[in-house]
Amino acid sequence: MSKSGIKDVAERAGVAVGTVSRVLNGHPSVTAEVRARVKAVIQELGYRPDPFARSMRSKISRLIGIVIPNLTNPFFAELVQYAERAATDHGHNVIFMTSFDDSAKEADRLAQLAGRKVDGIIIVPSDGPHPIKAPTGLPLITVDRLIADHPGVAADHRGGARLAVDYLAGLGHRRIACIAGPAGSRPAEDRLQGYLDVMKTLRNDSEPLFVHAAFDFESGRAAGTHLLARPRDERPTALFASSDQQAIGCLRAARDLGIQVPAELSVVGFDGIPLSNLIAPRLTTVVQPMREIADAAISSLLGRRTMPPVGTPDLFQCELAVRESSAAPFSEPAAVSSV
Amino acid sequence: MSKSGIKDVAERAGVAVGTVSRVLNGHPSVTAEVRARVKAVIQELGYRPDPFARSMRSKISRLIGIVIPNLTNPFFAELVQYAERAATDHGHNVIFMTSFDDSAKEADRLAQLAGRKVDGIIIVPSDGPHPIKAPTGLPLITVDRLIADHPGVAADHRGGARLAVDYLAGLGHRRIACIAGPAGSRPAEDRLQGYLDVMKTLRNDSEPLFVHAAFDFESGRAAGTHLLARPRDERPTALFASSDQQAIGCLRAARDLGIQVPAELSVVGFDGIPLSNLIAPRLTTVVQPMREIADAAISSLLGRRTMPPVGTPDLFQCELAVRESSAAPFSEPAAVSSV
DNA sequence: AATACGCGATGAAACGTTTCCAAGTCTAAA
DNA sequence: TTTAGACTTGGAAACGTTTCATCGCGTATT
Repeated sequence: MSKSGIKDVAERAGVAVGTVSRVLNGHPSVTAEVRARVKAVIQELGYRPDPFARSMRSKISRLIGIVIPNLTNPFFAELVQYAERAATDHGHNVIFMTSFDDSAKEADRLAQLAGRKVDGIIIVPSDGPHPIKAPTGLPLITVDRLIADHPGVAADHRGGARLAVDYLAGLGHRRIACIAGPAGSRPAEDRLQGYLDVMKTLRNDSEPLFVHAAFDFESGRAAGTHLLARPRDERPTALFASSDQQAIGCLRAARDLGIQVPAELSVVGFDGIPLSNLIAPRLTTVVQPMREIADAAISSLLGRRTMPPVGTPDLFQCELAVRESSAAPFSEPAAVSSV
Repeated sequence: MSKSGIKDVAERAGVAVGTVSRVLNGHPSVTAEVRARVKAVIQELGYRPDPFARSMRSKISRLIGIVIPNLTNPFFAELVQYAERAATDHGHNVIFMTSFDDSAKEADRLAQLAGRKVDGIIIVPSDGPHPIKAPTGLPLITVDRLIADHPGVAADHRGGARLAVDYLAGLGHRRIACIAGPAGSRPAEDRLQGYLDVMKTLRNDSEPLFVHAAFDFESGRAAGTHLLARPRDERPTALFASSDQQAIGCLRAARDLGIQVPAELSVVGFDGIPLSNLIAPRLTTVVQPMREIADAAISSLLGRRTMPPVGTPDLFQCELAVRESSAAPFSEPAAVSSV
């Protein structure tokens, strides 16, 4: 039961090592009888091929790399979890790395992965001025934050944003503000476009009002405070945030300003992180199909799935989850509020 | 600049491959002059040793495995993030795996890691009836959920719980309830013990009241509802939850029952996940020193740190973060509350 | 009946390192 | 001056697989 090699198996089964190798790799040209015998011996000896020796010769590692900006963002955590699951289902293992949104670190991580000879890389590129990544030759797929000239899979951010703003408009809201993501971030721009798309159709009654902010909670809170700190009859009655974290920050800002949600203000987020459904009030949000996105990314990497041509990224439709943080606008407050 | 091997380096530098290898591994017996020359050539050629070939021969992989129940729990996400950071600082990469709290899957993951010949494993064992893990021979260290006969590093759960309950008692609370973690979970039991330790010192005025519940939000909510749904003068005035997620669930339960926090009820959580500081009201909680715990785990694995003997796990002190969800008990409500 | 062919299996080379052993060189001690 | 010893370096074996070029054998084709 101790460390047995392919040689031991071959000897015990009375065949050549090459033959054992072939049954190991499911090569067709081997008799059913021999295959059975070898497999029996493998079982009996508890033999496990050494992945290093195997990879050294064959140039395939059954390893895939995942690089994300950080794991603090629950959205990325979900992505990693699903991706790991999918990779495991395909018999691969995952090397996990964090770039901390620093493009120098990111480049280093990619180099390490290339050195490890992973079979593919999934990356959520760091934000900021994207220089082109340069992981030479091996399959790489971007997720969420798409980049020109690289295959990518993501949610349909623009369509998702439209879903949210259309919903708010349909509820009767006209002064709808938007907390956009950081300028220069692709998903941020797309979501902002979706917002603007809908606002354009409303242009007789209302005009767009938005500010840029990072995707995190604190930035959302600051932006929310900025947008909401004005006389009641000028204040937006609805607010579309580009991330759930921002939206939660807004909720906090509204609370601190004594603004009731959803009576005086509707808030809609984006992402659909688990947390969005846990807070009070439960957050109405655009949920991204993370599971499908992760599965698609893995399948594409592993070649089990035909990708659309480069430049035409795969988009996945989002769904709107209507919960407690949104309602029709009231000109009068819903009830007497406490101090 | 393309794929150059150690042979190319040797040839270009006019030395034997063995010498290059020695330079690579910082072996002492090589002249400064030769070392410099070889290093120059390595630089020039952009040579990177093939990790597979290297590992095959040397039996060290510079890979460490991390197995956690899931990544949805922000507490684990934080652990993974810090551990990856620490591993990277030590020149190692991380293979990430999820056990989904299923001991069969967990065993499978461990076997895979053993097969990959990782240099060490960090694991947060799945909950439930722990059969002993059996990853034969390679360094393994448990984190958070300690297990008999395995080295582990964790926060001082019991001490941390005492901190929280002492604080509540100091505030004047006497009817202090506890949402314990799942029965059988080591950290859960420890935290419950901490709670009981303090309650014992109060035994003339009050007696312990606790229920078991899973660590997640929904279980916390259910448990909270159970504990709080009773006449006001019998209802606990303070609640210590064994996780932040449970505590947040309690906050929700309190809100649904029309109970004001912190005026009518103080809530204290455990873990110190980032989220605890984002919700309204900000959660008073016992924060675990995740960074230090992760660093210690990695350092121990890599032998850079002497572990206490097995059976005497390393404990790290927690800190209490006093925030908005706790206050002294009032016999009368703080203000007129809204419906 | 003889030749060609396809299939299953063999044995050895190859992958890119590390490590062991021996050989060579230089310094210090006798 | 000779010799022992320490230190560098070279050369080759070894690590555990995959893959490639053969080879033998039975079957189909002529």
